[in-house]
Amino acid sequence: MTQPPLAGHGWQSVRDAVLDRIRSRDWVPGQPIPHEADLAREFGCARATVNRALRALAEAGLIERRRRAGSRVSAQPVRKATLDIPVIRAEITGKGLGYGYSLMSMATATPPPDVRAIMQTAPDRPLLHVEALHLADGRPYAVENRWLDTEAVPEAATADFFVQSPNEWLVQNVPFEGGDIAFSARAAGGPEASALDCPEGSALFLIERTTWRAGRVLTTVRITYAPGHRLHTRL
Amino acid sequence: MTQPPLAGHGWQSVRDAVLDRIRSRDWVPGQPIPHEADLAREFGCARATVNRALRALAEAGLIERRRRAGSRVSAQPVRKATLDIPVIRAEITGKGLGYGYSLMSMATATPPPDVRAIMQTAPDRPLLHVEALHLADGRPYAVENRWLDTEAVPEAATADFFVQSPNEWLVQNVPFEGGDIAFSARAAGGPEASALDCPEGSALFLIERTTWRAGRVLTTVRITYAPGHRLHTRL
DNA sequence: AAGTGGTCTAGACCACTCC
DNA sequence: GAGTGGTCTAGACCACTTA
Repeated sequence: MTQPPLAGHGWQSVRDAVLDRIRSRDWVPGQPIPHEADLAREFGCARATVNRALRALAEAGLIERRRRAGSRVSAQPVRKATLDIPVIRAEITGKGLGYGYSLMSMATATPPPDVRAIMQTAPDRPLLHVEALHLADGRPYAVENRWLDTEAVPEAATADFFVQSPNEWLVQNVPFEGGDIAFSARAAGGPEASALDCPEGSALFLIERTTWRAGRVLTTVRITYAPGHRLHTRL
Repeated sequence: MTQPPLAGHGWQSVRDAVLDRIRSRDWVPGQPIPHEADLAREFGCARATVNRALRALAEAGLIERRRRAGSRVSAQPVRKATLDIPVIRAEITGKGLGYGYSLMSMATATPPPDVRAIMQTAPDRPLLHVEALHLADGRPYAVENRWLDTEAVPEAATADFFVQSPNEWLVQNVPFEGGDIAFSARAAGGPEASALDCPEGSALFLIERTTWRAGRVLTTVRITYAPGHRLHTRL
């Protein structure tokens, strides 16, 4: 018994047809599925169309593809969740809240060892250190704690962090090539607690991000959110 | 001055060439870039190749594409981070650590209101509640706190959660259509604190996930990690 | 060595959207 | 209505991998 040719048109139909067979255990995890050419014949479409469909499934982590070996259903599908990392201002206004910003401190200083290791700078080289508060409807939303290599980012001389957050300024003015992102939890220390107006020791969600360009680390930032913050997405 | 035709071959070269022009501010945020046909002519390739390159950039959030309107550089690029959500066992063995599993409790019970709202079940309908501990090299790694709708997942009758975690069993046996994921932080309550062997009130990182199939919620789970856990990815 | 997915091409038609 | 991206096709060559 063969399925009806296609539910609709286009590569999405091929993707859905393949998905159905995976879900129905017609094709089982760990086992190979037919070659692109076979599927193209079966579905009555060009191989490129099948390729497009299978590529989508592979990107979603549902099948694994290897040259010469063919495609197989993932034994242990590694779900890939895509997180949108917007500028904090957009994150707040996107919720329909009023955005506020306040610079807490800005100074040139030699960073602590952990930051120095991340920034890959010489032991005594000073960096720009900025602490800023983002507010939603006037209430503390997140603290931005950033170290910036002004040698690697000479444009920074033109920025005014009193009126615009480093977060926003960097996104708009400093293209970067790559970065590192980590999510974790940490108990509120004294400074964060007072800035975010929460008890010391509160469990806070935080994002740490390091970005680079031309093999050089530009900046590293720790964004600590007020209690209760959730980062949400769909599968 | 026009750039040299192409740095290499293939759609990635086109993507990189476009990327360079965005980074160099040759094409500025908010402004349109040339049409696919123009770029194809300029790069001396087929339009499909340009399409492939631009699609990749659009998926990365660097440009926005709209029919008839053309493509433009994103004004406020929303970076998209892709997180791999592996089975916990794979997460642990992937770090080179030994995996251990222990069922803490399993019972049929009526869920609290918040869970009931998530599961979309009738007020008095009982669900299967499972609490389990995942260990890495014998040390507590994460607590899995799960509610499962055994009506929506009849296959569950065949599972033995004494030997295999619900997490792993579900991934291998229950295909789902969609889900919801949220990341946040929370202070350790009594049960988690003792299970994870950490002080009560510790800041813990947690992942909440709800999955469904055919418009029906299958399961919701809260995975609470031991202190210090970081979820990491690259941009 | 051979088979598989990865990609390119040239042309075509279509869907959507903005004017 | 017209212009743009979205997609399909049929054929081809290539890169990689594994048998």
